[in-house]
Amino acid sequence: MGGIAWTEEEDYLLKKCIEQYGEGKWHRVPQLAGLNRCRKSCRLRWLNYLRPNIKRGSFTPQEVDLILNLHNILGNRWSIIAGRLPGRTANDIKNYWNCHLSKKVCDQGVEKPNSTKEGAIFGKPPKWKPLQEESSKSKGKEYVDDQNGEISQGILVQNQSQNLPFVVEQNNSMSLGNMAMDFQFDQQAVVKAMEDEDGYNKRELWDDWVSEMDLWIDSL
DNA sequence: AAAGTCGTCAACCGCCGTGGA
DNA sequence: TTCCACGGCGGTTGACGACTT
Repeated sequence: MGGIAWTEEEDYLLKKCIEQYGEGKWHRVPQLAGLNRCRKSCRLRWLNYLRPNIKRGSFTPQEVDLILNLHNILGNRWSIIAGRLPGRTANDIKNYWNCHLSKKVCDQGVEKPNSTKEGAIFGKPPKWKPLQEESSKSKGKEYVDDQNGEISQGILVQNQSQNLPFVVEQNNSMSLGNMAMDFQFDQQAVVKAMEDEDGYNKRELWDDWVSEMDLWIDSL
């Protein structure tokens, strides 16, 4: 393994600590649990191994199919892919991809998708540059994307939990990274929400968007 | 049976974005 | 505005078992 393996006792201590104090505050976990591990190790161990409802064992053909489709769309965004596969961790999916699927994809003559290149439909999120000075308030901001020498302007909305920006562009289309969406999003609602000083709720917007995304993925 | 090679996967590393001081 | 601590992510490593020669 890439490091020092966790003992049963360490697992027990970590589990007990999380049960008592809850998830989060990882910097305090080693101390609270009495573990000689760093916060990152504790978090990783919990997320990838100890967390309840983690599905073990081999991937079903349906799961493999979904991974292939999602990877084709999203590239190496394992956490997002894992989010669409209940019980599977990003690390498991990443390992499975590296061991089984990446070779398979290459053997079939399909260019290996790569989140850092153009392989995935989404590609790498563009480097968004603010059109205006960013305010400290995290609301819809105007951005310009000039990574391909083509300027497109829009309003960036970024999801914190999934780290995926999407843009409501001035020509009333919507994009996520390099991908042009083939379904209509309720842009007016987005814009209205962004204009709404107090009623703004990114999470709801994002959930709506994810639902649309699910439908779109199912139709692939 | 021994040595070498390969596949798997848990764990670590380094980077990035965010939020608070 | 800057700095820093933190959480989170993807890439990589390396131990170990399985398989092959």
